[in-house]
Amino acid sequence: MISIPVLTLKRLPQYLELLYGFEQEGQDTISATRLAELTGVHMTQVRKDISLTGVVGTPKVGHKIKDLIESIESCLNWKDLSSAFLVGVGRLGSSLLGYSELKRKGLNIVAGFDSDPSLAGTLVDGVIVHSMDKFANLCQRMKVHIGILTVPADQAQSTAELMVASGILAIWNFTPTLLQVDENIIVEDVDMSASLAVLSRRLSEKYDHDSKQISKIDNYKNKTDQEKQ
Amino acid sequence: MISIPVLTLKRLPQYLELLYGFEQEGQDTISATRLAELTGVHMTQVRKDISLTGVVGTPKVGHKIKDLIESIESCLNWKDLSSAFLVGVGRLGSSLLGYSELKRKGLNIVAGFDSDPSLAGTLVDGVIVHSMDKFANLCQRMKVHIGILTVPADQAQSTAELMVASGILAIWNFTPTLLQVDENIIVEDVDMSASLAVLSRRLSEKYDHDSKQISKIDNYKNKTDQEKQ
DNA sequence: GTGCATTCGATATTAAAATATCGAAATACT
DNA sequence: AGTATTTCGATATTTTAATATCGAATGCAC
Repeated sequence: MISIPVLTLKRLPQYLELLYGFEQEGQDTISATRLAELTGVHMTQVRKDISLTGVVGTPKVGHKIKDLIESIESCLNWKDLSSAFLVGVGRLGSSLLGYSELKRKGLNIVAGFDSDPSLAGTLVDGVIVHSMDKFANLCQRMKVHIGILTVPADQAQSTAELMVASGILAIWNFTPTLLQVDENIIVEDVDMSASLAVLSRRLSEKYDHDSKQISKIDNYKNKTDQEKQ
Repeated sequence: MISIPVLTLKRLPQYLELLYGFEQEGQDTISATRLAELTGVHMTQVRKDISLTGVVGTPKVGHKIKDLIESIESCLNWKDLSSAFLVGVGRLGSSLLGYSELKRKGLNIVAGFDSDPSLAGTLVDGVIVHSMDKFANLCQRMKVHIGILTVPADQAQSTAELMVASGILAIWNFTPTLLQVDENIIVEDVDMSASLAVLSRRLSEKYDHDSKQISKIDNYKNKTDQEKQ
């Protein structure tokens, strides 16, 4: 199985999102050119990305939306459900348990786990919550290989170690902690801090505020508003 | 102000996370070499990243941890607080309201907004929640320029438009929707789908399952376990 | 103090990603 | 039917990011 570049993988769900919309609107085909316009990705890049999923289009027409969806979904292995355990049923954790879109993206959270014993046995959005000491056993018995990590930062590393010891092969890490695990464990960070870093810096770069941020930004805003008129 | 590459910006919070840890342990200095070991980033890359923040180290010793933290934080503009409004006080939204770490990352959520009128006037983690119709007015009066978008997907685009019309300059977007807004509005996506896409694909690539996923993975697991012994 | 090991930081090389170019195929228009 | 236009998809170029190399500076051991 060929290795698809990370950056391509990260763009594929963007295309999918648009394609679902077009499908609902009853559209039948879409061109890479149009996808490029809507995503801001260069059109040759869109073509490359699409060709990596293995689908072919027809000149002058574009791609059949159904085929494209099918191709991207199967490329991402979103067509059949993988079971996952979620550890840390706080607000972030439980918002994931209630996020039904995950099932459309190949992820089936079959149980939650939390160190708070009062949660044990309860249902959160229809998902059973167990105490932590059940994790290893259930993980092996149910052959679950994906772990979702939504615990507080100070428990992240130890929980990750428990996961790996229990047979988890891939960790979807929502904590800011840099996990130190065996190198053939797949760790994928949902890195809020990274995203915030980009936002903060871009804002600084654009409005170049040294001390009186707000007023400078407001001046800028007024100026550009005037220019528009 | 120089433009720092996105990929560097995304690595900086990782370094910070480690540095906070070292600081607490009472360490005084750290080498780029050591940071490279811990993050998996190449050591010359770490040096480049660090030099972009404008700090200099001393040969044989490394960098003073205090200086490095200071330098990265000010580079990301995390040293002084920026006010932000959050729209969509669901579980994801309220988990952000309760996430005190954001203040350490320069972000001060001063109010929440929700279309559910029963939430108006309530406090969530000490943050006041308003009804949506107050947004534009408060945004202008309080000169808030950062909007956090945690609404359901079908309200994402319209909410973003309201934000922009109200004077928001940067949107931190937690929805899977590709926002279509004026090009000089900064949009930064926290892209869960992108991250899941990478995880799913990497898992597929590694265990190359065509039909009987689980058993194949388990076979692989057993095999590698045996190899280790 | 002198030599040695370590680390910085600048420059050079390599690798990868993004963009541009171009021919071929398919449809629509004349 | 023939031509023009759009779009695909392959190849080539450019740009950017990652890695390697190397000299200089610093501290430590002797």
